[in-house]
Amino acid sequence: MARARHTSFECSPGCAVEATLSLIDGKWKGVVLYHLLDSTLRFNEIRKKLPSVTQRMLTNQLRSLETDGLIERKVYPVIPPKVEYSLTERGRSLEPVIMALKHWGDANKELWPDEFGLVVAAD
Amino acid sequence: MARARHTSFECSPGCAVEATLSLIDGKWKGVVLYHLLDSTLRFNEIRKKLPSVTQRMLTNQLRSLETDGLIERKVYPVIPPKVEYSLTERGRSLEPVIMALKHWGDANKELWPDEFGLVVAAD
DNA sequence: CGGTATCCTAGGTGATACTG
DNA sequence: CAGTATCACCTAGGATACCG
Repeated sequence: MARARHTSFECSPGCAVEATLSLIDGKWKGVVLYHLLDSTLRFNEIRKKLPSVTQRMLTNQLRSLETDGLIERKVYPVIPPKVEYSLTERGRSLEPVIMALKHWGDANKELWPDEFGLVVAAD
Repeated sequence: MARARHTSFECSPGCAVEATLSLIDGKWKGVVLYHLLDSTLRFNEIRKKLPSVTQRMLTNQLRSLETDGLIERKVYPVIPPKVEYSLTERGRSLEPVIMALKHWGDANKELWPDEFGLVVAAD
């Protein structure tokens, strides 16, 4: 369908922010992209890096990233199955964004929400 | 409770990405922050910049941003009411992040999801 | 003007079990 | 190993109406 010629945007300029955000929200997309910056990874390799993600959710997020053209999924027809995920060029172009997010996060650890697994000293 | 001494983080490094993301997700937070980069704004001024946000949602997002220490809410006890929103220092420190999101979005308009109000040439 | 209060829905997320 | 399929929940988000 006619997604084709979006000749003009009535969006206020900030809309670009949301557009980008919409691609990397979802509970795990950010981290997945981050880890793929380093190297191509297999399904279970990604999984190991995300302690608490479920199989279903990881599959979901990966499919979504694939649909958005940010990652590529390469299936090797072997047994047992082997599937590799890597960044597309477009995905890699997000590197500055991902790194900006990471740097800010590192610089502001003190105020991370509780969910992010901080270990509180028992004593 | 003891949010106090998060002495260590077991999070894999990518966690910082999610932590930051968690502060600016929510359908309108990104744009709101973006617009506040320019200037302090009143409630309805922000609203005008977000064509389709509902009053309730905008209030929600603003409260959330305030709770996270990213914006400041200043109430003038006058009639009619006047409330101004501005970035805190911490909020402003997100500028590189916001701008990274915006730049990428601008550079990749072609593949914005449909929801972002693109106007397709009828012809 | 700048909000609450209430109600409602879609879909994002999780748990679990099964499969090629 | 890398997924589907189901079920079930819960919160983000929207519509609407009222308030100080």
